[in-house]
Amino acid sequence: MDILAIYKCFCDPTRLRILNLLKQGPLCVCHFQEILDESQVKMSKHLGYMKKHGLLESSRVNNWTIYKIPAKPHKLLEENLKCLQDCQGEMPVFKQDLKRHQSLSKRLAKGKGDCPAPVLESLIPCCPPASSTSKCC
Amino acid sequence: MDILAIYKCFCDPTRLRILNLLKQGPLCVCHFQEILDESQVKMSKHLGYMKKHGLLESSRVNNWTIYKIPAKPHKLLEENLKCLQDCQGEMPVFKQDLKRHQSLSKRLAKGKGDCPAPVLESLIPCCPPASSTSKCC
DNA sequence: AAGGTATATTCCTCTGCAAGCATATTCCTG
DNA sequence: CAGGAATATGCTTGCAGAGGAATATACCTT
Repeated sequence: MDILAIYKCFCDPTRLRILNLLKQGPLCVCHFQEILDESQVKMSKHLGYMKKHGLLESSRVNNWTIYKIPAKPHKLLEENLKCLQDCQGEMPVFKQDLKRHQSLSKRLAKGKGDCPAPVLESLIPCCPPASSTSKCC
Repeated sequence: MDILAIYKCFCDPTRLRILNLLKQGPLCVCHFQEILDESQVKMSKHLGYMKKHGLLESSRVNNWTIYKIPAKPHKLLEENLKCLQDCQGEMPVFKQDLKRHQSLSKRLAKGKGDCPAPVLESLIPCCPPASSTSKCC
């Protein structure tokens, strides 16, 4: 994997927002679309771009495509993901995205809306179904 | 300072080489030109680009322009400078540049070649003049 | 003042995307 | 099979920026 290619992936606000969200766990295209409030084409292209350069992995469940950060990401990606956390103040939109991510999680956990099982599984520990008595993060 | 602007600075091999060298201490344009074996215009433009975006500082001594990494760099720059160290394997040219940087240092420390005092001072602790008996790094 | 050295700027061309529109593909459901 | 949902791809336009050539600027030396 090319260092420059990795940095190029960091050079777009939409892609940074995607990475910021993926730190929470895998998501599929329609989720990004909803959370970032952007077009389907835009999302698909940016996700494809990052996958092409090795920053993301994808899997297909029915006709959903699930994107996630690889289990063993390149060191450069790993470090910069940490940095993004510290940059929340400089990218106010990050916070908003995380909020919307939580809302979506809750809604899906309650069974309102469709979602591929692997994504749902990763969302539920964060926001358990309404029936559960365990606390939400 | 803008996060995206910082990442854009990392998206060019020449600029990464410049940063890799500046970790050793301040340098002036002609040194980059010699070490990277690139044109004066190219060097000046890349250095100007990074300065414009706040990644570098410059000072003028006679008609030399000395560039350096700010004393308190943006966290993103700081972390990625560390990463560059780990990426030496993926950018073989980094190693070559550091070798040439040492050669240049030695030559200048011996008084062969002109150099603004502040740069020379930062080079000498790394590579003392020939008369000195202390070891070279 | 004249010439040399170090650096910056301007103009030009060329490439790499970002974004939008339309369309294709894949899979599911009735 | 028809239709719908989720996703991907092709085409086009526009802009940022990389690199080169020529030129400008600033400072030093003689």
